[in-house]
Amino acid sequence: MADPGTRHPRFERLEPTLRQRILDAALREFGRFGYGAASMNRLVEGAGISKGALFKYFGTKAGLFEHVYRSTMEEVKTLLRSVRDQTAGEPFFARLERVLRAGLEFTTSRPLSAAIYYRVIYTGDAPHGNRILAEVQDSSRRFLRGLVVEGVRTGDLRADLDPDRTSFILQSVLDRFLQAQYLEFMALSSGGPSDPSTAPDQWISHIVGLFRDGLVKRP
Amino acid sequence: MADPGTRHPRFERLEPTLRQRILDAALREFGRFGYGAASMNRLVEGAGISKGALFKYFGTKAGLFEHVYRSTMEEVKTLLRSVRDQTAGEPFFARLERVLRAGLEFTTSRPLSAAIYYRVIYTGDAPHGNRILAEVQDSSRRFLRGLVVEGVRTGDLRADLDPDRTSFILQSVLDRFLQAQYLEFMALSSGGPSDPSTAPDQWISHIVGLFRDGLVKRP
Amino acid sequence: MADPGTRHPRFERLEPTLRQRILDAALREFGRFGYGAASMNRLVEGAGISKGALFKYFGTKAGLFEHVYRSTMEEVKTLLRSVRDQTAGEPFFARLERVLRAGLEFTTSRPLSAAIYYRVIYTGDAPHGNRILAEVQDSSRRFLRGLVVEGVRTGDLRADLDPDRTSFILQSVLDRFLQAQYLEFMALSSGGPSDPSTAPDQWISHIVGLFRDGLVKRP
Amino acid sequence: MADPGTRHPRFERLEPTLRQRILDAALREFGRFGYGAASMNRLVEGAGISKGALFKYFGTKAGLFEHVYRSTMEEVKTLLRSVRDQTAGEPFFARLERVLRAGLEFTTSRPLSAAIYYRVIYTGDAPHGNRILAEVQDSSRRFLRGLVVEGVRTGDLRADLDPDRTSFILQSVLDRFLQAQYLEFMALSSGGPSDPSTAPDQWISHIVGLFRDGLVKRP
DNA sequence: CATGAATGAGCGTTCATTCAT
DNA sequence: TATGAATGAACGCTCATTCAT
Repeated sequence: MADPGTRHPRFERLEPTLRQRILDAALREFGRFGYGAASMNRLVEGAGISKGALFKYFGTKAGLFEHVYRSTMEEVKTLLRSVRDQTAGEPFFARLERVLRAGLEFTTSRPLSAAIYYRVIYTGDAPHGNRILAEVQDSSRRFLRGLVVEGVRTGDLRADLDPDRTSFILQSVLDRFLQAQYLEFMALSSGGPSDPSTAPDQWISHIVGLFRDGLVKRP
Repeated sequence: MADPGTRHPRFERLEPTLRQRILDAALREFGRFGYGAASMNRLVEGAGISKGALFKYFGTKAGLFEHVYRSTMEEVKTLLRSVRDQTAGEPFFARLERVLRAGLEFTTSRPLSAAIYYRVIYTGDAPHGNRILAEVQDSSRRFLRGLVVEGVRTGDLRADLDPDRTSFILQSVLDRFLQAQYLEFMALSSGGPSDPSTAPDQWISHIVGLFRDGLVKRP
Repeated sequence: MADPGTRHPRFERLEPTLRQRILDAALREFGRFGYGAASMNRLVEGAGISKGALFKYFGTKAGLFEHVYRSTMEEVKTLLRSVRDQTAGEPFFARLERVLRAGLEFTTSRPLSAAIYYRVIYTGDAPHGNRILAEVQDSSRRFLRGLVVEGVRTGDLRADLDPDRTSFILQSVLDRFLQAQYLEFMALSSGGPSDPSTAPDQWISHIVGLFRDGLVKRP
Repeated sequence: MADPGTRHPRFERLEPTLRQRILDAALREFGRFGYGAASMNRLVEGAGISKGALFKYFGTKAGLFEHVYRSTMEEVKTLLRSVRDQTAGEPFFARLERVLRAGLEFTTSRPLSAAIYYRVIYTGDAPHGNRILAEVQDSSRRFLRGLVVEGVRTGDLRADLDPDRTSFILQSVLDRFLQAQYLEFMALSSGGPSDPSTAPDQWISHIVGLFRDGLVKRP
């Protein structure tokens, strides 16, 4: 769990405002174009620094990308950890709802980070794609798996659930729901009334309800 | 929804074998590298045609891409239509299982088409990203929505389900499950025992079961 | 003894005048700056072609350099071969004189080729430096060695000469003498009266005489 | 001939150990890569000083290079002077042999200096190439010329020798022989049994013998 | 004085696109 | 109609040099 900051001392030594400006520009560039099609030229122009400086800080395009995506992963992990700790002892479905709400707040308040996160999650468009992809996916999946195991233990959930498969399914919906939020922010969504970025709170209730009770009609 | 063929009359006039060779090369290039990082030079070399010809047929890189992804979408639509027709009258969960199986077969037999499809779905890495993205998403979602509405009508499903939200949730899991298959094909997956590309048939049963019954423990 | 031309078919297909213009520009650039410090930008400007074209022809800077130096080596080899054939049967020192004269004419008439040749000979400043260096050096050295062996056989030379060492020594002086000519052409020489570019004919006689009789005073 | 030290007073004022560290790093960089391809960034890192300091001392890359090659030339001159003084009164061929041996020892013990020296000698890969080239060449040539004149005076050598041309020829072989040593050190030589870096002592005898007696067979 | 962060021109190379043949 | 040679802007990256601290 290396602190991403310590690997680029020159960058760390900059003033926080400048540092943030650079990170935002990188986030925006990678978020908009993905890793391969992102342009370092465009990026430095957006950040208002010289090309030489950026390469001094991060060495290579891949180095910068790694830094950015690791920062984002740390953010996500920190968020999930705090949700887990704050909801310890609560029933499973309350916790699930909290996770959805926290994710929603993350995509809303840090849309550029969300963009990076979903790009990587869904395409592996990154240097060393598979390693990164697995790292990113595993992190939130393990978290959800933990919640499921705990839910089975406390009797909230059916005992015959496979935690691996269940967590995968939960993760699918969680990620897709949050992706819809960030697509809306990026002006990439259709934005119609059946889009999850419309009335997201009701969406959350519905999602939780569906997972609780299933689809089938009962007598 | 315009027939993709009619937009490029010069291309349509070619012999089918040559046409297919070009489409395959394009599929391979865009599937491997995504839209932004794909190279027309490499593509042309792989297809064994001249650069001039390709641009005559499709005008621009974006034009070619649009054609390719529309072809893929047509494939997907055709597949879904055939599943719908073949399962008409069957219970909802049987139909859902058939959809999953058909998708699985599609990603296995046409992995390059799947690559295009999932790239677009998840990243909008395409020219005019938002329009394309919406089109692609809407197609399979409308299909699932139709299944849900039918399921409610026949009494297989709870009457209080919101078809829009339910179809969104189903689509999330369906797409993510199939993406995992193609990631495995692209050697981008971790491939561990908790990966959906391991024993996919059992995954399908599990997914269907979970949607049917929900997560909650019942007395 | 591969024909250097056949490796770059696109280049070979150009009009001879354009081809020569490109080769001259490359010769000039590499001759003036060596391989490492030569600039492809400057080169294309000098040649009056686009950058893309040059890379289409030769693939890489190294590819262009290899072509240029191989052309030069072929020129040198052809020259030496023709001298050998035309002087077959003549006494050793007459042949040596002819070699010097032929070299002199080469550096005078094709100074850019000479520049490449001497750069490579003396510094190995080339891609795959040692391989190229050895190739270039060996070619003319083997030639001189052949002359020595023949001279010993015919009784023109002392029987106790080591052909390897003798040819090395002859080559040293030959190359240095010719280098002085090309340095003069490149305006790099001091040009004083003791410079071999002044009255080169008399220099040739002197060199031959010295090798014939040695330095020592005899009674 | 200006003392190279006095041109860079800031540098001269440093402690000798630091000064030497800087010179060694510069020697290493220029020796390995030549002037054009040498990197001040790499150099500074190797020397362990700041970039600003280096430019304060020497102004420009060219300035530093000039200083370094002048130091090397001074080394060479000092070496030759000491050989001349130590062998005063000895016969010409004994002195020539001593020169060869001293040169051999120089290239072996100070290969980086030798690299600088031979690069400049053979290619003019230096700023203000022609001036530097002439200076370097003239120095050792004048020395050999002095030996020849003395040899003629003492009757060791033929009276009809032209000292200019003779010294040029001797210098050609001397330089080329020593270059072969440094190429071997730089791993640029073929290293075969006919290479002068193999059994250099026997090569020296052979060279001296050849110059003494010439090539011609005598009755 | 000494530092090392900042600069932006320049590097070799590839790109999508055009157009004379 | 089909070709593939030509283009020059843009790519990721390194350079020698400057200058605020």
